Amino acid sequence: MPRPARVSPDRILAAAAVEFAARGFGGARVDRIARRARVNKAMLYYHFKSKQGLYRALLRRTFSLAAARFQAIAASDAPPAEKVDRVIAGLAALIHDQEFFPAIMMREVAEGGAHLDRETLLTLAAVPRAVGGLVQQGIAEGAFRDVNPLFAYLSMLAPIVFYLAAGPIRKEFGALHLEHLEPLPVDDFVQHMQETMRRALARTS
Amino acid sequence: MPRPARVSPDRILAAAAVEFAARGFGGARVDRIARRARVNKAMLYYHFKSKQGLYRALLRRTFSLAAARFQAIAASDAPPAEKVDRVIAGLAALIHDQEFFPAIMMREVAEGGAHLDRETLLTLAAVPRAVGGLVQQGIAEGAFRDVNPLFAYLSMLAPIVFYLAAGPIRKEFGALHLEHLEPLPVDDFVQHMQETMRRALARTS
DNA sequence: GTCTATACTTCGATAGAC
DNA sequence: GTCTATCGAAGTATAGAC
Repeated sequence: MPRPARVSPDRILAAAAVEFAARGFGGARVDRIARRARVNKAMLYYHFKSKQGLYRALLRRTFSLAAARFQAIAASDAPPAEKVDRVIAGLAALIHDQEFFPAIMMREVAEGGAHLDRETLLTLAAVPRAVGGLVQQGIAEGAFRDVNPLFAYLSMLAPIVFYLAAGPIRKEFGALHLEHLEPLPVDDFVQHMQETMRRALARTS
Repeated sequence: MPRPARVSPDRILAAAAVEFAARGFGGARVDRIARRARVNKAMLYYHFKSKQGLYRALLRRTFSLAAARFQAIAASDAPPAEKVDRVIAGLAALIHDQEFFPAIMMREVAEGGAHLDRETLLTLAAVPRAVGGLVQQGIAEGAFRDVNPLFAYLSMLAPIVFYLAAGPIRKEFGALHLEHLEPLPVDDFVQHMQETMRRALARTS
């Protein structure tokens, strides 16, 4: 039983992540994805059956991995405030396994779910659900003040996603000497957002 | 002197905003823009000289209008905390004149400044500069605690942009009965973010 | 499962008359 | 400034041999 060796689909998905993140659905080129994955185009169409099929498969994998992380945090028995800390740090850490998650998420929000089917939409929705649920529970336990859980979700995740996705354009700005662009380390921003959310959710006004 | 009547370029830009916001640079079709603007393609290429030229012109107009708003707020003599309130409300209000600002901004961040020249990049950079400067001043005056101004910029703008750009996909979720998707009014979210930033920037920990 | 070759379509851009 | 017609390039997808 040497190995089933399904290396192709994974390599294709990895290449697709790079391409779709950088250029969006409409700007992505199937040829480029195939070349980067070192398979020929026919192989790509054999595994996924269209550009759209590949896109959906990529989004399902990307968002289900992210949702799994948040669900695990939500299911843990840490106190609510610590769960929020972990969600913020976990999102930033996601970039290690899923380098292109932020850009893909930004694009898909702007895309408005075009190109997606019901199943894929359901996968995407698992992310706000996990985080919103966690906040809701914190409110029910009296650990947080009474805020809309979806609002809290947006205020903690959007800045991190934005920050991570903005890496390339920040580099462009830097090349133009536009910002006093100190390295702006990720960890500092994570801490900033953790402190921000701690304050935002604190019961004692 | 009846009128200079430069109706075409404006109509083209308006149509381009719809198309680029919905599909991104690579997914946008020049024919669709021309049709929507009710001009023929040759006219479009006469005014702007390529798809890229049109895209740049659109971004310059879009971001310079946004930056102007924030610069006006920064230059006013309101106390720093109120300026932050106004920036948040102003961003949400932007959508009235610039319906597609959020989606375009999200896409361009993900795009990493590809397709842009130096001048256009400079225009985009005016937005973080205006807001960052306003926060910096608040810190200098002792009204805010000592935070990185760029971090503060991200934490106040990203959630609003995300929220506004997510309108279409939220609608998709709603169609699947995924969220207990109450209307989620914009004004409530604006107030939420104002309160969040008030807490995030308060000196007295 | 993997490859080469190619069919078919659409796109960005322009020529040239008015 | 405005239009019609069209070119050449590039794109997605597939047929069919191995």
